[in-house]
Amino acid sequence: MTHTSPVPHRAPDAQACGPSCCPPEGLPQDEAERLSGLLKALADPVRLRLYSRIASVDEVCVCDLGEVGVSQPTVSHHLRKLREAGLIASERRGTWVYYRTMPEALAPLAHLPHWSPAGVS
Amino acid sequence: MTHTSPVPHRAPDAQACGPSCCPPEGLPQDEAERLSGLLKALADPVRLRLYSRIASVDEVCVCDLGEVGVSQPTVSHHLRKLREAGLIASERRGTWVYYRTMPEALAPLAHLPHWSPAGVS
DNA sequence: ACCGCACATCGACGAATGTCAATATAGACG
DNA sequence: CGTCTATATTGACATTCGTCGATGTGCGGT
Repeated sequence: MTHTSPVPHRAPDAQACGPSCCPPEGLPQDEAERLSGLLKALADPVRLRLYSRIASVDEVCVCDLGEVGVSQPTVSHHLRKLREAGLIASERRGTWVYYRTMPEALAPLAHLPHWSPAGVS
Repeated sequence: MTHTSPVPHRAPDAQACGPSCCPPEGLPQDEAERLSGLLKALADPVRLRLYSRIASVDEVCVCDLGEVGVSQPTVSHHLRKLREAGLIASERRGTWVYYRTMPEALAPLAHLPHWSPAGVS
């Protein structure tokens, strides 16, 4: 639509309000929804610390994930969020549960800097 | 600490619960806090669409950002969040306000895949 | 069978977030 | 100055989120 008025009311000396010939396209709704889901899963300090610790080694037992400053149920809650986002996977071995990262899940984030026409400077 | 008990109570045949010699390090608290702030700023479908549209061209007038499905105050609100995160910058020229991206702001995200010892596969 | 430990789920609660209508601010133009 | 237009701010509201204590579940050891 560009502005509200039907006539092109542009300032005389100021440059026009964007070339209405090519309104910016951007992400489609559904893609934005999926990407934001992935970002939401990472957008928490506790989850970032948990994820980075899991990623720092091949496999981590939950019992080695207790030094992030929150209670055990909260750790479990965050691990579930990460798992639901496909960022990590869990496997039970005996009494303990081991977590590992799914690095491919981060792939969509790599596209992000390439939205700019010049890429990241 | 690794587990709760002082003695190394390991399962006989199951492998030990992580090598307590090297507990995973992960991100420090303050770094996790800053990164999560950046991710939170992007972790919304509307903001992703706004950001991608701003990034798709050099400069965008707010008046060309109205087709994301929310009201004008809401657009303004999301633009503010993106600006506060340092992801975009605004400049007023006459009646209109123009937004552009700050691509360097995305740099911290590039480190993310490198947390894994093997990097992204 | 029982108990203990590791981890997950539930229920509740306060805090943060996304949204809009209403209103305010700032510039252009007469 | 007064009015119109573009954008920002405010205030209210519903929803989501992070957190914890209590409780449930699965497994090993005695």
